[in-house]
Amino acid sequence: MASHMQSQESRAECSSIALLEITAQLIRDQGYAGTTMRRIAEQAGIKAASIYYHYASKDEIIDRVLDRGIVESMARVRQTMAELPAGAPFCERFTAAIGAYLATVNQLGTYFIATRQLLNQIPPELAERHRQRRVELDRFWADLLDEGYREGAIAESGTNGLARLFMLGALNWSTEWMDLSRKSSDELAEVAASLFLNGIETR
Amino acid sequence: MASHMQSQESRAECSSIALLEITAQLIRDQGYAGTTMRRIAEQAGIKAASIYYHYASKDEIIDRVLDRGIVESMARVRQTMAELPAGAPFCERFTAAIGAYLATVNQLGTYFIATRQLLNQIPPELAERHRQRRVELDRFWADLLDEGYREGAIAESGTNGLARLFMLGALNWSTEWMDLSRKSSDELAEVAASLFLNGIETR
DNA sequence: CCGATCACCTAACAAGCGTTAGCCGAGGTG
DNA sequence: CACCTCGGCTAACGCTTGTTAGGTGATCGG
Repeated sequence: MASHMQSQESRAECSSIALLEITAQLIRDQGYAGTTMRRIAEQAGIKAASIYYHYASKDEIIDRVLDRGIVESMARVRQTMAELPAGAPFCERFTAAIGAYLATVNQLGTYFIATRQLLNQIPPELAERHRQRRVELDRFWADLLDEGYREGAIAESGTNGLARLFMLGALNWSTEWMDLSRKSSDELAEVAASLFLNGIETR
Repeated sequence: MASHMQSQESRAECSSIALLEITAQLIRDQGYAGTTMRRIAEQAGIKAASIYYHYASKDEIIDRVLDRGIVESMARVRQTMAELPAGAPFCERFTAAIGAYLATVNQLGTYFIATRQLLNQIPPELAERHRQRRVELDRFWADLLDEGYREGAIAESGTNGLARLFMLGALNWSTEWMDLSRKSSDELAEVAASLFLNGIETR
């Protein structure tokens, strides 16, 4: 996946999906404008013009990256939730969701750290579609918290929406420092869930 | 500060500091590569070449923006802390610090959202200096939390460092959604502090 | 064996980038 | 009045950007 793949086999076989993965890395590390066709190509071991065989434009790649990232992330989180035992308590479901989210955001989901910054740069109608994906994601967490409230596990307050924003922010920002080789996403999820549920104050 | 200032008075009088403020906005919204000299100039109502009267290069502006942002932010947070009554309890100091930090990060401090992304793009030795500023910031919060622990206000755990990362992330990410015209930074600080201190779980 | 298709290539384009050189009018100072 | 500095200006440079046109060799179905 690194470079010079055509030296061994004559077919370079740089798949379209590999290009997405490379692009996702670059977006995360260099931003939208810093993610150039030539840099993507270089990472893939091909030339910039060759990318146009796979994708029609830079914007199409970006679009695919954002879409795939957030869709796949949500899918994995939902799947993790579905695999939990039937009557699992809120605390457990909450922690599992955080773990799955941290994992996807950081390994595969290095993809879709689609910040306002990125949304400001991509074409408007493309941005609009992605903005809606983000609303879906937010709704997932809102629903989860709502279940917790109905179970009586967590306190509801008028500021619940704000608290959710802070919590999601904490998880999203983790891409800035997370190193999965030191702590697994599940270990980190324990810490985050404990922080969000109990706080740091002594009882 | 917007544009066409030379129409009224003959002197355009676009101060160096105004350029920093404009650049800070652009960095936040467009990233490093997206922040072009021509765009900075356009926002300032002057031409790109004129910027070189104030600053030697694009990198010098970026440097100044990052430096000024984080230094001023820390200064304001520390000042806010200093203005608290002498024996203020940890809870109050914690909330005040969060409020000051949220305010500077979002209004003036729109400046220094210097993410790993930005640090990857600016020249290495400039990045190194800024990385150290970030360490200072982290230490401030570590010290604050340590005081709280010694007061017995908060629980210490081996994962305190991780919890701190999550908390700071929550505050930093707020630039993505915060709208100070809806809620003041102090109101938001109440929510964040309550979340961090008590969590959302019912007692 | 032959054409087609695939997956890449080279070369070039216009536009935009940071930056430099040199110019100009307004305002203050001798 | 002459002079100088200030804060801008225009024009251009070499380079990089996204993108297009057209070519090339390997693989494969008939």
